[in-house]
Amino acid sequence: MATLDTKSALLTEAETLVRTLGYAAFSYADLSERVGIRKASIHHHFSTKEVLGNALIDGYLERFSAQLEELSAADMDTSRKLLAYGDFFAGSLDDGLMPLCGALAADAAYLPASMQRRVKKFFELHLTWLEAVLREGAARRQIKLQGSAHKSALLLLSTLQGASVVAWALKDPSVIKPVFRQLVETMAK
Amino acid sequence: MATLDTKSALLTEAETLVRTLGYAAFSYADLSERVGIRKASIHHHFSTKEVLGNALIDGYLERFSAQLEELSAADMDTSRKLLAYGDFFAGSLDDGLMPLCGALAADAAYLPASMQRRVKKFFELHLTWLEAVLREGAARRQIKLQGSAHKSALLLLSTLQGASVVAWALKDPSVIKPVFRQLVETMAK
DNA sequence: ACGACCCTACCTACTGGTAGGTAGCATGCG
DNA sequence: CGCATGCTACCTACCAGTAGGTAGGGTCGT
Repeated sequence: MATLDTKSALLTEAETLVRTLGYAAFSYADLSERVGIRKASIHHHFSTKEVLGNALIDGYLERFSAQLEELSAADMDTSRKLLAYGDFFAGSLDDGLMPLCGALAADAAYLPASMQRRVKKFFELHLTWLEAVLREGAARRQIKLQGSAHKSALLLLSTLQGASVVAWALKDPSVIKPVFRQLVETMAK
Repeated sequence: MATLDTKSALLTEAETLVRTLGYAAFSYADLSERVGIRKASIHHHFSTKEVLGNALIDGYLERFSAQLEELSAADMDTSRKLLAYGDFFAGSLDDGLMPLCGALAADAAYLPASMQRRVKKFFELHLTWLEAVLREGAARRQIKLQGSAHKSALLLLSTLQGASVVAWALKDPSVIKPVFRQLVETMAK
């Protein structure tokens, strides 16, 4: 029990650290202080920082894809579905954190290859989900696509991702949702 | 002469380092290796890393605001003006780098306060410029604003910023321009 | 008794930054 | 002219601190 507690505590704290300081800037020392075990003991749970980083993304990816699937199955109007997507994307920012993979993408060149691959996969997952929703919405004539579904998916994801960067820099998280809503409304018929 | 050469070489190399590795992840050692002077000698030109970082943003900001002013004065259709803006924003990404302030915004919490302020100022500069262009375009009836000029400016900047993150993660810089173009076209009457 | 868990103590590599010195060029002065 | 002075630009050598990671031992529940 204690094992799981500590391990998940490590993951939780590591995530907030990465999402505020970035992957390069956070250290095992920071982490040990927050969790309350010695620095060396972290290695018992995560042999290297890279392993920790990968576990972080894997967990994030799993949570996200579960939510996406759930949302996908929901019986909802397309634009409402997109807004809900934006909400739980932006929701993580309410506590004043960057989205994990946005934070990771920034010092991407510094990341080990295994992590870079996962980050890429994360974005691809989002894009394929968005594309499917958009295609379905277009088929049902609930939305009107300007360009291809692929391009529109990119537009939606980019906006959400970028809005979180801008919001973070301006120290004003409230800008995200209205911006995204405006974009979705533009797409709605 | 050699002074200026070395100093500007330091700035140039530091910029590419920040824009690939992030601010936290690059070191004076990396920089000294690239420029070809010893690590300690960098301190002669930039007493601390923070001073270097600030000089970096200041230069970037100066260059950008000059370009913005030039573009502002140009006699152009509004949507063409926006596309040109997008082009020189995306232009810096053709060499496979993140935009400077995007890279900096990511590990913002790690940055010294003086740098955080500059990053914020950078985004504000962009937003006010975009807002002015949008307002003018709306007055001339060259574009049709869905929401407020402020919100639309945020949307444009966010999209550009986010697209560069996504492009960087996917290792495909070609996605940026079409995405931005689609957004601008949506705004065009 | 065994393994999970966490500890102290330690390692090497490297961080940003400092101390002090030197080569070369410019300026000023007798 | 010769020569001291002082500046720029860089050097070597080093600092304390911290990075991620390792070795080995103690404690505790099963």
